Amino acid sequence: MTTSNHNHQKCIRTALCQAEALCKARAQRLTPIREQVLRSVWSSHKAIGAYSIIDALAKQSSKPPAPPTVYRALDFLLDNGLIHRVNSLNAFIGCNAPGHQHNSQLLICRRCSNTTELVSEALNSQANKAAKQENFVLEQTCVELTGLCETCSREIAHDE
Amino acid sequence: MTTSNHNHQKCIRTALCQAEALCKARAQRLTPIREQVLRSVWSSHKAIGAYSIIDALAKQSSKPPAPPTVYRALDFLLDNGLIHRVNSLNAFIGCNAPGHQHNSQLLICRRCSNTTELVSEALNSQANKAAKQENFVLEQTCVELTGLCETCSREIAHDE
DNA sequence: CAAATAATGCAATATTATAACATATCTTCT
DNA sequence: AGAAGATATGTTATAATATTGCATTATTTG
Ligand SMILES: [Zn+2]
Ligand SMILES: [Zn+2]
Ligand SMILES: [Zn+2]
Ligand SMILES: [Zn+2]
Repeated sequence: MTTSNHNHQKCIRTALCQAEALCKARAQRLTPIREQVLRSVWSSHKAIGAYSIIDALAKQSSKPPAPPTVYRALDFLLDNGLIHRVNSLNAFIGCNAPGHQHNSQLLICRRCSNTTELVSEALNSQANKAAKQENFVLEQTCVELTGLCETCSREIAHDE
Repeated sequence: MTTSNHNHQKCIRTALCQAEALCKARAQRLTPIREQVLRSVWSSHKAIGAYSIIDALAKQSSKPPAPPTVYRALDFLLDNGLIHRVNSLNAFIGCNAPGHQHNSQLLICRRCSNTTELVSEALNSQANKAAKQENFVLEQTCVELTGLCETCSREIAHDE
């Protein structure tokens, strides 16, 4: 899942295709700015902050977009389930399975910052169960697991 | 768990006693500022932001503490497991069971803001399992469940 | 007591996010 | 096509959250 050991262009193409298809199906407009922001988010598998997106877009045009421009695009992408917000980092990551509405379950490597999306139905159902036991009406679950990805844990072990 | 239907003074006393005992046992210093910040965090069962803590402390002394003062106290309390950070709100909440080192599992009511700490071993073990399947070395888990608490869901149902 | 360590005070600044209002673009309907 | 309404973007300013760096004070240790 590092950006180096796989064809990341393919990740980007897939994400954009899916986004286009989903927006079309829902009569939502994937405008140029929204697409550029989505592209920035998908520029790697690391979560990216809003202001890093601004910096990235600045390099592609004469003037950097103002914060509201980017935040509005991010809101659109969040609303349409195309990206997730990584709360523990105040940052954003592309969604692996847009369309299938789901809650975000993320593995975040503290060393290389790569962020992987999990889809654990068991984890999800335990969250539901726990909420139910407290008579809590669950609307949104956020699971963020931080630690070391496989690659990094091996590299650290090797260094010592 | 609303602040109204229970003796919250008792919650505060308990939290402070536990904090004092834990710090003593670990040879950590629960200084006046740290204690005041802990008290502010425990002023209710709602998560509180750092700047609200500053405001609260301002009322108790002539000058409001500077941000670093409060953030350092918060860091100390976090390090010692006396409070949790609520990532989805950029805010802080007192820990119900300090001492028992554990990850934070929170139920956050979007209406009344009350935040309850869960201790679901099943949820925890599913998180561990999911991480293990990806060969991820899990260090920290953050589970934040947002929705409506029992009280609020009843009140909303009643209003309609 | 002196030295070392830990905690706090303080000023400036960095980072993340939103409010308010003007303008432009797209859609829909006639 | 043209007008009306809805949606999206531009722009400026500002709010809210968090950290850096350095001086000072308090506490612990030897
Ligand atoms: Zn990729
Ligand atoms: Zn890694
Ligand atoms: Zn209470
Ligand atoms: Zn509530």
